[in-house]
Amino acid sequence: MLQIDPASPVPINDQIKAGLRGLVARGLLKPGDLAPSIRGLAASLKVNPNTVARAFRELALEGFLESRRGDGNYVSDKAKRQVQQNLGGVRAGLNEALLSARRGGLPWREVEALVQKVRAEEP
Amino acid sequence: MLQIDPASPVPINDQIKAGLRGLVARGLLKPGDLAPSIRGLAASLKVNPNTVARAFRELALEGFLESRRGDGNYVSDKAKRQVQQNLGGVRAGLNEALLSARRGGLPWREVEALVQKVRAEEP
DNA sequence: ATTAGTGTACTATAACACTAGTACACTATG
DNA sequence: CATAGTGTACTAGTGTTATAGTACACTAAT
Repeated sequence: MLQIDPASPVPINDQIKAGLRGLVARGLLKPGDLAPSIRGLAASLKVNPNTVARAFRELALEGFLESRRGDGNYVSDKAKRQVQQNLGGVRAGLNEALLSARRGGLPWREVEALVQKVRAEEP
Repeated sequence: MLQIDPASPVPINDQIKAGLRGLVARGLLKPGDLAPSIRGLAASLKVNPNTVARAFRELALEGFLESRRGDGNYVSDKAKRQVQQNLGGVRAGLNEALLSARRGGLPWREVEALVQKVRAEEP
């Protein structure tokens, strides 16, 4: 349901937060739905439960999740709206990636070609 | 001549290595050329000289640079070839960023718009 | 009431990236 | 030779990230 890259320099808890936001953005998780449990997600991702707990705690502080002790974490009603606002951050991330690719010497033709390829391969 | 993003989770020394490879990829630095000095580059990037020294040392180990103590770091003859192989990694990185942006819910027109914007703002 | 599953909280430890400071060796230049 | 600039090397310390272990509080199901 969710994937991370342990080798990435991006902190795992940040990847988890982005992943959950992405699930909502794609409609796989809706406001009112129960998010995966901390221990269960930690086991499936093979990371420490504290790392997942930290991501969930921060998402709860933002109002994205509603934690019910002994029950689980529920996607809040604001989540959908927050995901829209979060698009700015997503845009910033892609912006940085484009700059990095250019600094790395990837020609614009290759950039354009890659965009088309990814688009074509999408479901 | 070289740019980095101190706020990025990508280690600065990795950014410096990528930047130097990029300069060669773009033809701004050729085999035989003298690379920027460790202290000078550290000053212009506003990072610690040891951080730059580490990047240079690793590039020298890879055979990308040739260090001449008391003189400077020269771009090796193999550098050009190494950069070509490295482009695959750069492409893979951008590919992953595009997928992440899509998972984050960024529409295709926004992706296209961002590509054009970055391209337009480039020196 | 008991049990299993859940979230929460805290400390300690380790690894990594980076900073800071210092010292030394070498080369080019005058 | 003297100087300035260069690369190299080492130690110590800081902050971040993640892990490991433990304990506690609550809820749902039986």
